[in-house]
Amino acid sequence: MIPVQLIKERPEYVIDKLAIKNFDAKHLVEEIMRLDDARKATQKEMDDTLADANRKAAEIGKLFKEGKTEEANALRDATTRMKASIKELEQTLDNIKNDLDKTIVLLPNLPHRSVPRGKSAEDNEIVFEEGVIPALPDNAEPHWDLAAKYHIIDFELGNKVTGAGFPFYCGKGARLQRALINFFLTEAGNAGYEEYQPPLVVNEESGFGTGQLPDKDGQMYHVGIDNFYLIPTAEVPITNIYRNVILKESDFPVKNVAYSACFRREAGSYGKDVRGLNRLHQFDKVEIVQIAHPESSYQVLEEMKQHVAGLLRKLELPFRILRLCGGDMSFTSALTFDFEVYSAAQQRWLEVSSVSNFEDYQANRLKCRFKDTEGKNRLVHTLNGSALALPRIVAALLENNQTEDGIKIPKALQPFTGFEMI
RNA sequence: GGAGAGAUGGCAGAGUGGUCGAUUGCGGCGGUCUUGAAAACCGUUGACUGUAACAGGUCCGGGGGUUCGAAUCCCUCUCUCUCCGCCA
Repeated sequence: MIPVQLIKERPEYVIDKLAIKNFDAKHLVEEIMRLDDARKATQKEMDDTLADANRKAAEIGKLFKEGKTEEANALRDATTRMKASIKELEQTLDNIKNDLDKTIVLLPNLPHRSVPRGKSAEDNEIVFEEGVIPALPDNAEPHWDLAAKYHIIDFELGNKVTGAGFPFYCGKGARLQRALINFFLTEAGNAGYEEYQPPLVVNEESGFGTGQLPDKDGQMYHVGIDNFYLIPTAEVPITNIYRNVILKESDFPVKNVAYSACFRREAGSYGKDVRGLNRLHQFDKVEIVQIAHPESSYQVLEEMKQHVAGLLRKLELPFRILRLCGGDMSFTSALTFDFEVYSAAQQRWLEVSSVSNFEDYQANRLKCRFKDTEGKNRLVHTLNGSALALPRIVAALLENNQTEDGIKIPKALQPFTGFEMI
């Protein structure tokens, strides 16, 4: 959430910035300012009343000790009457705070100044492109056919045992998964990331912490009996490590990496775009997360971008980087770069990574702060990115590297797979 | 899953209704001594919020209640430990 302070100090700026995301914030901003004024006034009144009551209670204690029972009793009657109004003020304050919270989360994050205006994915800006798109023979096959031909991914078996979007990986397919995970984790470790293996289910509080709840409730699998949610990404448990935490400046940079299975209901997306590995309910992903000092978060974003580019380079996949436009960015992001690899048989670009700086938007919700050199608590900046998500990487590897003799494994991956061809 | 015990400041550990936001020890910080360090000694040291600064407010696992007044009494939830059961 956007800090209230910023909204109150620069309401016009907030409204202008959100217009880039095609969001009309005028009424919400006015409402937030009104609610915060009311909050402050009520808080002040309650604090003053409490101060008075505290003083009187101490006085009563003293009078009883001195044996002045009559005076004490009189004062006690007076304070008894204060209780009702304190209770009422408390209730009012709670209501105002709730309204304020509910309203402020409706505002998306402000976009960074480099974010282009735009309505949809077509307006995204291609900022980088690298690699050669392989020329495949006419009889080149899409990955779902290759998967069946070499029996490395079994979608039908998944349908039988669980349902659509939960494939089995078999034989060399399974080993390829394990190799990719290991490769990505090893690369991240070499780049200074601390490895975590997080829980795959989280509680409600963590869901709120990273913003999946309440809006995306329907997109997560829910374990009703214990009120747990299956994580849609390792970002959720890893970022929630820092919920209600005050870091020291010397803790920066916090660099974490985690592999996890990810679970997404993907309600409402069907059709040819979701065929094969293009969209699954369960998939594997290695996620990098950084907690950064506000002054250096954009350097960190660049560093993360380079890390992801390095991975794709080593996998010898043609890729491009897009700067998302205001209309295509997520609600919580300030600046997002998408990575797409070219899947030669499908003849389309597939999104394999999304690297974002959330600035203090997530931190404000998480209450993750650091003590600066003057001893003041300030919000940290949070960043994360996929490094990388497996299914579409596998799709591109299968399609781009298909030959008459089988599928070639890129050199960098061979030490992890233990084989050169499928 | 059953029975019992517990949760207090960075850590350890007192505190069972009225100057308790909390004794004390360790740790941290500052100082004396020392060429320097250690030891010893002296001083200092919880967090959040709030204010221009003071003041004020909140916090003894979370939530609720009793009371003029709660770390302390009651209810409830969560977690930890011990014993039993089950078990990768």
